[in-house]
Formats: sequence, C-alpha cells, structure tokens
Amino acid sequence: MKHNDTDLIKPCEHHENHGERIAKMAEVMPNEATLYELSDFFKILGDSTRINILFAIDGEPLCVCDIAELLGMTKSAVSHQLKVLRQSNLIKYKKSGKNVFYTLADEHVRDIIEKGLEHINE
Amino acid sequence: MKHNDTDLIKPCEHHENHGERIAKMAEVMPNEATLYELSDFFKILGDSTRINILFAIDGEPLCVCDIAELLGMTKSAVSHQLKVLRQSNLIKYKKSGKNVFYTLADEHVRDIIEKGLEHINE
DNA sequence: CAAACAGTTGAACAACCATTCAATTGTTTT
DNA sequence: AAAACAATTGAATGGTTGTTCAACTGTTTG
Repeated sequence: MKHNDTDLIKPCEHHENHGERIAKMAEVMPNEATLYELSDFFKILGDSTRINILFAIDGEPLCVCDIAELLGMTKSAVSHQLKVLRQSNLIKYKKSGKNVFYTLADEHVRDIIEKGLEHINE
Repeated sequence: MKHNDTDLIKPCEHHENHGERIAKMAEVMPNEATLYELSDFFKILGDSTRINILFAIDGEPLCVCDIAELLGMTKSAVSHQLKVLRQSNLIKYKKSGKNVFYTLADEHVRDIIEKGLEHINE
C-alpha cells in the first residue's frame, strides 16, 4: 500500500506559473479579519427564521408577540433570534409599555436581501 | 408556583390592532419556499472557507491545488467546499489534464459579495 | 400589593456541518 | 504497466447552533 499524499499542503507541480498565480492572488485578497466579518454577516442571514423575521418587520414595526404568531413560533425562540439580529446591528427596537417593537436597522439591510432574492429568481 | 405561559403561541392582548397587523404582514410575506431558498443561499456564503475560495478564484481561474496552498488548507477540505459551491451554482469549472480550474459562475455572485463588503465597512 | 402579561435569558438537547483521514478515480509520465 | 500526481469521495469526529424548557425581569392592571 502506497503512502497517502492527499492531504499534504504543497503546490501542484505540473502546470505553469503556479507560484506566480498564488503570489498574484495573495496580494489582492482581503485580509483575514475582513473575510471572517463578511462570512459572519452572511451567516446571520443564512437562517430561515431570521430571514422570516426581517421580512416580517420590514415596513411596519412589530412586537415579539406578533412576530411569534406570524411565524408560528414561540416567543422564546423568536426572542433568541432577535438578540442575534440585534447584536449584528441588523435591527433596532423601541420599548412601549410592556411591548418591544422591532424594525429593520436601515435600508442597507433591505438592499442586500433584495439582491439575494434577485439571485435565486434568476 | 404559577403556570408557565411563556411558550404558548397566542397573540398579545394589550395593544391595538394586533390582528390587523398580523393579517397585513402575512399578505406581503414571500412564500415559505422562497424564504428557505433565500436563507439557504446566504448560508452558503456564511462560511469563511467558502468566501475565501470565492475571492481566490475571482479574476483568474485556479486549480484545487493552488486554492489549497493559497488558503493553507488541505486539498480535501477545499474540494469538499468546492462541491458545495458547485451544487449551489456559484462556481463553474473546466478540466485541463490532471487539473480542474474553478471560476466564479457569473457577475451576480461578485455583486452580492460586494454588497456584503459595503455593509461591514459602513 | 398581587396577578397577568410581554419579553429576556441560561442550560440542555438535538441536528447540522466543516474538517480530517483513508481510500479511490482518472490522467499523465516513464 | 506501473508510478506519480490532481482531485474526489465517504465515514467519522468535534464544534457550532437553533429550539425547547423553565425561570426570571419589568411593566401594567385590578
């Protein structure tokens, strides 16, 4: 049985300019921190409950109770996801008596979701 | 100890028009299938390895070996993620001898990533 | 003040998923 | 034909994460 080289990290040897290729791309790559921020941002949008919530509060502010009813979920589950969205600055809220009304943070959020919709409806 | 109503799904009772609010929003919500598609799409972008790969092959096509070297990962790990990106139609590939060169599927992909970058750099 | 309600929170559990490891396919070279 | 290399694949594993459950905070009402 021969030795397994599959997982060794080394450049391929049989096509031209592999070294130049790598060096060239490495220059124009965003830094690591930016890539993490970016993927973390998309990760927030990569959950159907959170996307659902964002659509729900688009336009008119809704309280947790209403969101929960609209999505057919418990207030607890919704609240947990609202916290995630809050921490990512995708939504903002306003207290009013016993209720807390949530809305989209800004137009930017709506734009990106719209872009996503365009993509899947191509 | 009183009974726990926290997780019962029912409308809140103490602010006006909760029924109308729900009905109004329910009408303009995208259908469930669309929401799943949308969140699934963002989920693909919600991983730093995959985002890394997309940036790497933006511009010039790269083979698996080169991508692996550029990201400091094993070819196996890269190949697994390339498969995910392939199945989501975000990338395309062209075989050339022993190598397989990957590129972005279209400009649309680049657009959405750009939008995401704008958001985190606000 | 006590009861009722809106909302939040932490711990636990289950499901999901990215990477590793080992084996395999297919192409090229000697 | 055999050896070498690029790439893919499946199973296993470890870490992440969304929901549930129970308890708790804060506000309003009787």
